[in-house]
Amino acid sequence: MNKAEPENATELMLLVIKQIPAGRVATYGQIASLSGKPKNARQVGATLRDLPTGSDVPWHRVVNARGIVSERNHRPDCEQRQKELLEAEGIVFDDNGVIDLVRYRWDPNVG
DNA sequence: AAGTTGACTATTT
DNA sequence: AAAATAGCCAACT
Repeated sequence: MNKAEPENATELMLLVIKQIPAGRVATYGQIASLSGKPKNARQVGATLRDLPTGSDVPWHRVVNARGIVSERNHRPDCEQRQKELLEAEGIVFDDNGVIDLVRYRWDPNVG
């Protein structure tokens, strides 16, 4: 029997992230909540951190609750990379590098 | 087994 | 407004 639905929250997180449409962003807490673990926002980041290069997961569409690209202590170059990918999808950053979540946050109920 | 870490978030200074 | 504190919890040492 193959599993139609993942039991692990980690895999579920990845599936949720894959649902984010281009031109939209979601927060870590949002992904965690949609994965049934509203307190595991940090785990979302940990999962993305271990994501292999070339993954089909749109990791760049995940930002923190303030609408900015989270600083990562290890791959600082990825931060810039993330902004480029988002801008390529039409996401606009203001002068402070902040995304307007009211405008760009993904609403799973709408699509 | 017990302590540390961190791509988080909300609250308080 | 910006920085520090507190709460959280899976993964790692």
